[in-house]
Amino acid sequence: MSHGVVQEKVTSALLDALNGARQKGQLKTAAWPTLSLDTPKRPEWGDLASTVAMSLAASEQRAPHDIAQIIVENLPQPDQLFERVEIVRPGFLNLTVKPALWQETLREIEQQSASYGTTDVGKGQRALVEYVSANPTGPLHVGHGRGAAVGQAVASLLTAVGFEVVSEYYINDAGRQMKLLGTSVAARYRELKGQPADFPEDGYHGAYITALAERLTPALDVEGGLSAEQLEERCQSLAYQALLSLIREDLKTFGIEFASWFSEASLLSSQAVERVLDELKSRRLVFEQDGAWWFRSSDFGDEKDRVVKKQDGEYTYLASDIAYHRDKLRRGYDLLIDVWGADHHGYIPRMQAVMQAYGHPKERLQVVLVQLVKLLRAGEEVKMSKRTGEFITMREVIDEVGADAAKFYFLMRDSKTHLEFDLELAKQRSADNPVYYVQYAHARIASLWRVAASRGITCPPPSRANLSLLSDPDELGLIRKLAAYPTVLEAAAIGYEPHRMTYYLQQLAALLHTFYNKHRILPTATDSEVFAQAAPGITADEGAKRETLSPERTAARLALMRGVQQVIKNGLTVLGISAPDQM
RNA sequence: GCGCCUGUAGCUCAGCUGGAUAGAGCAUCAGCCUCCGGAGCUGAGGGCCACAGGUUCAAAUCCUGUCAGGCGCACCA
Repeated sequence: MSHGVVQEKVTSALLDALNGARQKGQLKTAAWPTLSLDTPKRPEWGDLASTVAMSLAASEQRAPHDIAQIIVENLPQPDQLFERVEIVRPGFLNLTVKPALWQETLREIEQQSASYGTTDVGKGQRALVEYVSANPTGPLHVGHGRGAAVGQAVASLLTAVGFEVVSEYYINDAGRQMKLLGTSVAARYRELKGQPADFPEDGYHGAYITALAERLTPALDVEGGLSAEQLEERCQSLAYQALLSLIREDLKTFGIEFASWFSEASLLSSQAVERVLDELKSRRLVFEQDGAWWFRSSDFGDEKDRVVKKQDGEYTYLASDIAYHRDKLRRGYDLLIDVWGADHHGYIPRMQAVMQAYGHPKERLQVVLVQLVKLLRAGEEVKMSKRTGEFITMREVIDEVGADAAKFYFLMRDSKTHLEFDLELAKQRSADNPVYYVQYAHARIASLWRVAASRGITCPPPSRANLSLLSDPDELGLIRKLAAYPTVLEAAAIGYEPHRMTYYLQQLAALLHTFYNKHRILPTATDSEVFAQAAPGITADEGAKRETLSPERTAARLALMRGVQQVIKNGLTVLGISAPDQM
């Protein structure tokens, strides 16, 4: 439950230095800016860099360089933490951390294992993440798949940083679309029976409707027949049930389960919508005009007021949504997160208005927008048409490329930007495919344990290995990456940006593969005599592959590998992706 | 017309919320397996960060304007 030993010790040292300087009267700023540590782009600039001195320049009215100097002078016991402390140009504070401190990260990872990286910034606040929420009028398509992957990832990221999270699916099981589903199925049924059927103009044209009608035929063939109304009603409820369970199944095969399914119809049948509108009416936030009822959303920054009850007496979608979000607030959530398709962005101001109407800051509702997925097959766009009902379902994608690959691809890019998803690429088992690249890194390490076991090489836990042997730049580079994990996780969670995780994992995997290729971890079989002599040290140089390994070094490197494996596993797990030991 | 999002290498995209000389993958070219999984690795070329102003010690990042693309602007959901 921390940002890692290195991060913590270094930031607290900086903080001590700042406070110490203030006590001595060397600095006067009342509130320090947040002390974030950057990892510099170039190795000469140290392991970690701080820009505090420069950001304090204004409030201190001094040159950044002088401020940096003061900070450095006030660092408590710098020799214990730092190899080198440098002040560069405008006022960068470049810190080179002692290898011993970096190496502690491996013990930390070992100790915390699956919880390494988690923090408690959420402080146990309750969050409700609502996602997918597709109308139960057809199978989920690719776009829903991305929404599902993002929603699940956001939910589990928030859990990882200390929120208490519930994920929920809102079922639009009321209103016109459901009715239309019923008439569409009924029309197909009549066609199957050779009866006259005029298919509704704006009905659901997909082939799945016909298939559904066929499947439901036994339940619809009633002796004496049904009235048109009865038939449509029956079609609606049967089709609804069938489609909802299809959706649940599809989500399940995608590895996604919701803690809660919330029905729109229940809001209507319990009069919740009515009550909420009456309540708002008494507060003059809903008013009557032109025979309709309007929500005064413009009071809260929306561009205009919105109808909640139409002239014909029907409620609009917004009415249920107000009641629904009111219900979410009632249930005591501190943070509401809605994952929506980007085409609904215009809806955000009015929903934030709802928050404010109930006395909450509009930030209490956070909307994560998910842009369209452009499906490709070997570079060619796969066309989809909503009108003809021809679209690629989420299920088809999962069946073709697998749940892991699909999720990783859905999460690779910032959710608010368009995503190109090439089915052929996602299926490839090569370096071109980032999913396998990352999973392979994990599997590769797993295979080390197998080989070690078969050769009778014992792997002591990191706590008993001599980690000080991990002083090579490649080794320390790997450790630094591992140490950055908690920070990446937190940034991804706080910003609702799972793609930061996929990026991080790719980078970590790249470092691992490079390391693996360049250095040996286990002694070669033919090296066993050399190994038996326990030749001290290594002969590295340009023939890195010829470096000989002492048992201690092997143990240390295995400890490093254990850390890498754990972090990859943790990262993939947060994203809902498996970390296989064999591929 | 108004609003939101996007514009970074030939292509697909990152860029840690204002930091240092701009970063990956693909594609292209040149290399690496007697050995822990080649589903891997190394190297090279490739940039006016759409454009123009502004803010400051510092701008791909913030502000304004322009251009281009996407999406919204219902008493539909």
